[in-house]
Amino acid sequence: MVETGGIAADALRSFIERVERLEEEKKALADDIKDIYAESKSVGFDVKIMRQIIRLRKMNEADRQEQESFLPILTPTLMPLA
Amino acid sequence: MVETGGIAADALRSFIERVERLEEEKKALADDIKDIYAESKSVGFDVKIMRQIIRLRKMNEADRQEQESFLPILTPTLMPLA
Amino acid sequence: MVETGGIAADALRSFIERVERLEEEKKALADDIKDIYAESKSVGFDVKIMRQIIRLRKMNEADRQEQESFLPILTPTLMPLA
Amino acid sequence: MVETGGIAADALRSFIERVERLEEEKKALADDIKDIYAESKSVGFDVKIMRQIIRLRKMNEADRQEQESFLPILTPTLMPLA
DNA sequence: CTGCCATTTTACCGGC
DNA sequence: GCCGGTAAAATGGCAG
Repeated sequence: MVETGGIAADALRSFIERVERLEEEKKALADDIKDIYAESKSVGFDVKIMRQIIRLRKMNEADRQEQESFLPILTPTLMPLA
Repeated sequence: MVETGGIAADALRSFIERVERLEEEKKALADDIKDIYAESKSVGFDVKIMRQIIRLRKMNEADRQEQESFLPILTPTLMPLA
Repeated sequence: MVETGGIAADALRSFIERVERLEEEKKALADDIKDIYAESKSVGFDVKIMRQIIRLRKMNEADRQEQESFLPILTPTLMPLA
Repeated sequence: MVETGGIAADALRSFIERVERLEEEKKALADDIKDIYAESKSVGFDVKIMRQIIRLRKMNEADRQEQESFLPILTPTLMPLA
């Protein structure tokens, strides 16, 4: 049987704790985002549509990056937002 | 017709940009996590098992917190139920 | 061009109808569950707490099954990690 | 303090077990549905699109039922399936 | 009507 | 490069 209390276990523990730490931060950000959506909604915006806009902008962004290899700067910095 | 270039549009734009900013940060963290897994793997750990460990620890953590929080009377008498 | 009214379309139709049938049954069960909660409430039980109990029991069940299934060596030595 | 081992607790236990039983059946159906999608996919259908079709048909169904109060039988029994 | 929770859908990641 | 499975996002539904 391997020595489970040895160097390898320490390294494993370290990796796992680093991951867990980062996942906590990630969750905090996710919560922040939820808060923003909640606030947006409370001010009368339609969250579902906001998500759609963001999705579209992300896609456009991806497109743009792919096209920049070919094209000069034609696309505006910010999509007009409806 | 409402003025679509007015205050509301500005607020919407602001909310959306805040969300997008946070999502970028979130993605950065996700990438960091991926890096850790990659490194772990390169040192011989089984990524799949690492994920399982983390999942288990998260579940245990959640259990504990929820158990402690309340249902202090009902839980012990009812839980076995077998 | 493929023959859209042919074998493939029949198979697709069949799959879809099977899914729809099962979803109807599923919905019926969901309704039954709703009825039970309604009855419970009418007899004085707190539905929210009932749901919590059920959730806890499901989590415990899941934990137990996953714990038993394996990681028999790693878990005890690593889990505390405190 | 209430008698936690008394009649009320029995009733609660009964309700909870009934719910749990039904939820098991519901889960079984959900698994069956997943199986069908898996099989569909293995035969070359696009699951994502199948879901869309089913969603549309459900919406049409809802529409139809709402309109039947006004209209005679004009809508066909089965939407053509693409 | 609002917030919460369950379910469902989508996206991702590692393995083959 | 696909596939299976797991985690995250999103939608829908229910209780208050």
